[in-house]
Amino acid sequence: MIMPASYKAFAMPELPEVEVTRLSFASAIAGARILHASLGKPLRWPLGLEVQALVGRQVRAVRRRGKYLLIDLDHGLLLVHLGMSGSLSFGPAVAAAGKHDHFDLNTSHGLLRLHDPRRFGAVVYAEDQQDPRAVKLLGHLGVEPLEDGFDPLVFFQGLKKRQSPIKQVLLAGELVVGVGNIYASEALFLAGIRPTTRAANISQPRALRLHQAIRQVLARAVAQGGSSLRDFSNAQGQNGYFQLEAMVYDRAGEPCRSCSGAIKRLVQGQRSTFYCPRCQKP
DNA sequence: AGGGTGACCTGTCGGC
DNA sequence: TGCCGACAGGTCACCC
Repeated sequence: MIMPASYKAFAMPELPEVEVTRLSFASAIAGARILHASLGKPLRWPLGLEVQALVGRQVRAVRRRGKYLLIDLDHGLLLVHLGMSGSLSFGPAVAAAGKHDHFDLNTSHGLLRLHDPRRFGAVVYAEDQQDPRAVKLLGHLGVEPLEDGFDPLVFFQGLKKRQSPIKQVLLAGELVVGVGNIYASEALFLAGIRPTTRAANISQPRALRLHQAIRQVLARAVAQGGSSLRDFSNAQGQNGYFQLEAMVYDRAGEPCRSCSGAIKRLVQGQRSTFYCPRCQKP
């Protein structure tokens, strides 16, 4: 895989954006030695280790679990979450840290930098994945939607036990991880299911359709993120590539791309939800 | 135990 | 132009 010398990852951190970010620097940073590390303003949680203690360690690999990136070191690992506004860049260390750059990992292969204006993101150190600090963040997470473990029937059975609206069950991430506010609306549109429908009331055929829709919408976004990344030499690529073809997200009042009826917005759990009343049945 | 709410923090946008 | 409220891609801690 050919990587541009320097790039900025997308700041729209649902699973696809996190995965695209991972793919963009994982191979480039593998094997790098940490030369210097520094923190800016406090993030959501403390690192849990004197930051200088990272110096001299080696980066082995970068994995992803849900919306967390796991940076494996030769000793311990870093759990990186992008929160609502975080993005990672990796490349030659050109500029000094800016106002919203809150974590720098300067390595023999380049500088990994976390930029996060709202600071809902985090970098947490753990000795291993059994470390209580890692378990607290990862332990309750549901299955990975793009892996074989995401079984349609198990998904259906999980839905049957939940009384909450399906939109909120998806966002909770306990059945399946990685579906954020945008893709939850999009997947429910594809499946023709009203976001307010109680999860337990969804029939098996509709649950299977939703299972497919989740995979489809996430896989497509990863693929498109990847293709956007290729010509990332112009920084324009940062603009929300997914929204160019969102079916419902952020389209309140606009015509449904399928039936031309007006897209509606509602609020569930203090988050915006968008749906087509005609195409999506309760 | 599941389900609902508040909290964290900064930036941007629209209305008056 | 300035001020103010609403809203933004997440999720944990806390209540009942």
